[in-house]
Amino acid sequence: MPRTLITSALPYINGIKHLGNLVGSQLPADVYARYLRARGHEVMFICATDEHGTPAELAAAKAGEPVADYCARMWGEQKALAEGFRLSFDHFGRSSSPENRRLTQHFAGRLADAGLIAEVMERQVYSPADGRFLPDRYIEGTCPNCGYPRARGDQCENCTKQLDPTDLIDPRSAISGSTDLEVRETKHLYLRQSALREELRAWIDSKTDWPILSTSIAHKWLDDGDGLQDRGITRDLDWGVPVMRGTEPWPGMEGKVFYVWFDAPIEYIAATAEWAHANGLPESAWRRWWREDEGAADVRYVEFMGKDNVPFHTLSFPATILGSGERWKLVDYIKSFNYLNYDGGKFSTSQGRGVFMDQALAILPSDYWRWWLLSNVPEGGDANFTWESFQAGVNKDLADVLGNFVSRVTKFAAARFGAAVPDGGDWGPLEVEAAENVANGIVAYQTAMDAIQLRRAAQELRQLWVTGNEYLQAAAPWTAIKTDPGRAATITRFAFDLIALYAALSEPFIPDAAAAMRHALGLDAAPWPDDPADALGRLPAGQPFEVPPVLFAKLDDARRAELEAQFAGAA
RNA sequence: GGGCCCGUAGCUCAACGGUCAGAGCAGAGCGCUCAUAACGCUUUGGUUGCAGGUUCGAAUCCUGCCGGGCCUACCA
Repeated sequence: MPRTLITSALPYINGIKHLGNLVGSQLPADVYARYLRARGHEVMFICATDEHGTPAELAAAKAGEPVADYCARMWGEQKALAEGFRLSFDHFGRSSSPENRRLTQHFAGRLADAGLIAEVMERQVYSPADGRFLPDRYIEGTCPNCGYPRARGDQCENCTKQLDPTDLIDPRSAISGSTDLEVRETKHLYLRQSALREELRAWIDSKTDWPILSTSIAHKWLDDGDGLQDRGITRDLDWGVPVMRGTEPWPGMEGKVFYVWFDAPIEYIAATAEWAHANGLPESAWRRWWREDEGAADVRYVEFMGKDNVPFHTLSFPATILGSGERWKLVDYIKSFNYLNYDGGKFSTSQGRGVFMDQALAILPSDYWRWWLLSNVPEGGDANFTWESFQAGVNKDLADVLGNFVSRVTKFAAARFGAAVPDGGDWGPLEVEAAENVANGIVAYQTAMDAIQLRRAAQELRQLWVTGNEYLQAAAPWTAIKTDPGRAATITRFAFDLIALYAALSEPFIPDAAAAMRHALGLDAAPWPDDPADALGRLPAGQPFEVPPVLFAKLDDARRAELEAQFAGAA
């Protein structure tokens, strides 16, 4: 049985994620995971919250909660929303878990043993009023270049000049506004990525099937300026994985934590360990997914992420794994996405602009969102959400094409043949032709899904739904019933076969509707058609069915206008 | 500043350097009446951002320009 490990980029802990976050990693990963499971793969689908770092501390402070409590609460909310969107994670972990703590410290110890960690004394800005070192972007002041008064310590937003915090005139803390800042010496660990440059390059160059979006970003970092730079992997914070060299203390690093970007990807591995522990399984149960010398040699590992995450997954995380000298699984394929915009502008967590996951579910069930987002997933370039586009996509594809097909078939059958799928005679030319179209459509759909071309796959799936309407129109059982009830029965049964097929094929995209279709036909399961040429004719005559409630209600113009108005305020 | 991506029909997007540049939506006409005023068929619509170049042949490759976007390592 083929085995596939799938990870979605970790959503950051500081709040409810918006649809742009959802469509950029978790949702496409879910479709792929569901598809592969249906195709008989053994799948491990992992996600988790990314909990460490300064923004988490600040968000907790703003909420008036201890950071650990805040993260626990937000993890619960994000997990509930993930379930609301039917994200089929095998485990939704936390980067603050004991498993991740141990593994992060383990990797750091291995890297140090391999001579890949440098200890560097740095000078950083400390704010006594805030009681913390300030990351560059949390220091504000007047730009020495253009005089802009709210320039950040890393860059001036106004003139885009790269800055050092000490360049700023009248610097102050962006957190408290305090101008009582001092520069202190502090020691940090650096991952010597530069020493792994050629090894990383060889590895990247072997990935000829990756999207340009993924490889070009990696090459840029490998070759820009002086080449791949060493990277600080520790911070002067309270909230994070304490710096340890494996299980041993790290002299001089007391009270410091690993940088969030060091421990976050390791959480992919740790979350799999969390999964094993939560299910009472032995260590080998998760290690067979991650250690090539412990059973993972046949695993294909696919990562999903937004384009902003690519450098860390093509360079930093692989550097950690390669540098460990242990045979941890490296990613085989990176599927990266562009951004989804909201009505021409950016979704913004800080400004509350756009539609957030909790709001979306309060408006319509998850399948509506899943379908629109996936059939418009930003694969080629950035995509744009508008209520008009959402309404058109949902009404046309889901209500008119698929939902109405199920409705017309089941209502006709119930009126003419009662509560069971009628027995029918042999297929005629129309059925043979429709079955051929369906077989070709399934192959096209599978080809797109295998390549993780999700927009293409959604198109092919929709075309399969259309095929049902085309067939019904040509066969016209409502006419046949008048002169040849047997023929009408054959047509009706064939149409039911199509519904059963749609229940199987549509499941990755719209799992709830797929379940509703199965239930209408009294089926516990709708197996994937392993042989596309033999996909139909498998539903037994006499199978009881029900006319299901409307699968997808339409979003009318009044409601759309209402939603546009409701969200215009936030825009 | 450096790097990358995008620009194709009114809209959203497709098209290994090779038959008349294709789909969906929107528009127009016809058909059907089982169905969520749904479905099906036909049809209108493009100097592929602009200007050059390479080639027997360019939406596709090269150069320049115009427009939009992203990244640039301490936001994650």
